[in-house]
Amino acid sequence: MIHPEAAETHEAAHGLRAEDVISAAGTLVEREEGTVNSDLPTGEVELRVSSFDLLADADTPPFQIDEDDPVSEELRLQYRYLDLRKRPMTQSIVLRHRVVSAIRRHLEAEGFLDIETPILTRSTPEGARDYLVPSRPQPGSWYALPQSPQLFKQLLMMSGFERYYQIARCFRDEDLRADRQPEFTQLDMELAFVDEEDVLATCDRLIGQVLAVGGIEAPQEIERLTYGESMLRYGSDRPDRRIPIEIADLGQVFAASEFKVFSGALGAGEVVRGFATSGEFPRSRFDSLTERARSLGAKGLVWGVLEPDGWRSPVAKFLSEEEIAGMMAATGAKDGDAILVVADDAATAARVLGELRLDVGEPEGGHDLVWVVDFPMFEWNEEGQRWDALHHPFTAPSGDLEADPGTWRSRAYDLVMDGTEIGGGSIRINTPELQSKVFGALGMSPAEAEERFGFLLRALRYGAPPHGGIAFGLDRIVALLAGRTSIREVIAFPKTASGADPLTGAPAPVDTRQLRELGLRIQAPPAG
RNA sequence: GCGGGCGUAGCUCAGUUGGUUAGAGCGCCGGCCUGUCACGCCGGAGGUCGCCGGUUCAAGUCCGGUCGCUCGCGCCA
Repeated sequence: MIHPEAAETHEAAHGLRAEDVISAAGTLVEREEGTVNSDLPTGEVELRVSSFDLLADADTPPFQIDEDDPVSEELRLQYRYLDLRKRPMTQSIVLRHRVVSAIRRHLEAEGFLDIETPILTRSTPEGARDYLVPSRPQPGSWYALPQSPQLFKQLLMMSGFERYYQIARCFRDEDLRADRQPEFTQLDMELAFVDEEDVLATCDRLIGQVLAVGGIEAPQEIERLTYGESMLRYGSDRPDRRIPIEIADLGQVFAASEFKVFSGALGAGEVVRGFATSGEFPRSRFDSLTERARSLGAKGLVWGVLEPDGWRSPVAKFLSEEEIAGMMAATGAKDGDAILVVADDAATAARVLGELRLDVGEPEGGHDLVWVVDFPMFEWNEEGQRWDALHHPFTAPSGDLEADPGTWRSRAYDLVMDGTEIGGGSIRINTPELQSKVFGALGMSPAEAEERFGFLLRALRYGAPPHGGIAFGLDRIVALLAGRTSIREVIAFPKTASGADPLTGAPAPVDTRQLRELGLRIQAPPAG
């Protein structure tokens, strides 16, 4: 507040514009009656300015900073330093700091050491596409940016650092999404001489502290669900259990059904599963759900509604009273509910019903945390005609390792919050024999394994403690706590969906001189 | 790589079955007002309708292509 009596100062203040930077001197006084504004944090007082200096004047900003009008994201990113001045962004970044700070405090109190690992490392061509960095002294050779510190943290366990953590930047050159950036941050942890129980208990304590920062109370012990049960009941390995719909297996109900679509599928070793849901279900909605089911790979979708005068469904005449009653009992359907049923192979039925469940259901309040455990070790890669590791090839398998690799289980665990995977880890392999066996199961020859991972196999030969750990997606956790759907909202300087940074203009071409030093030449991209 | 949505003033948007001079709110500039804190009043400037091409007497509007942003699929051990 500048009093008009301070004529000169008052006059000069007319030249001030939005976002100018000033220093002001004056007297802080209580506001006069009638001018108090309790909506403002400083609404009780005002600064009676006697003089001020203009420290830096500001151009008119490209968008208004004190308004909550939406602004296109590209413009926000181009002027990110202005965007970050806006209250919601400032709050996101502060929240992120508080989460990181809570993590460090908690883990250090539990004896974890923060140890850095290389950013310039070796490409391990499994998994995601690597970002590559050319070597100048060795033209033709390349570093890769780490997809995660996985192997280094395991080596640290072998070095005797029994509890490691790092807030680690990771890089994956894959197409982006709202929850995926080319570089992202993991809370990376690893512990020696532990089993699943130790790691999960450690994480339960940590997560309690982390969520508390966002005012969310986590259970002392987070519930666990096996992969198999999760796929059956929720049709997903990252279930959002806030949606009050569960998929039921209807194999018993239709084992001897007249309806050939069901009995035929069951006879062929497939499954019949479905769920009940309430809501408005005009015919057109079933048509679009059927279309959706087909686009997800289902052969079809059987539906029906339990109306007061009976069972309304295109297949009504094929189903017996007992079957309808059995279906109601299994799915928990009430009068007026719709039931959706898929008959297909187990994987397709799970996937389709899982998606439909998300389409049809509404999450109910609060938050949901669950550990998904007991994953299969491998999944069949149809294209490559081989087994791929579901988690990663350093995960310890369990089950009968003499049997078909398709039957192996893995000692892996994922933490799922509100239908988003926020962390995943495993107990690792700690002997070279088992590690070689897993590489073999993945179709890697001993020579190939030696070429790619020789350094790991060698390290394992010098006595590696049993160890295991986990990595949490820090960006995703902070986004959840901030109530944002995109992790870009909790990263100070994120990139667009094409991996560009409109602020700096990265990525950008470089001087031919730079390329020459690296022994590189740009080839015209293939035409077309 | 594929599919959906979007692209018009500095910002956020409207723009009819193709039709004359492309509008609004906010911001900006000038003036007035001066107990305001989303001040108020008066006036004004400001447009490559993303870009290229086509159809048409006529294109912001229709068609083809392309670029960018965004959401999703594939991909992401």
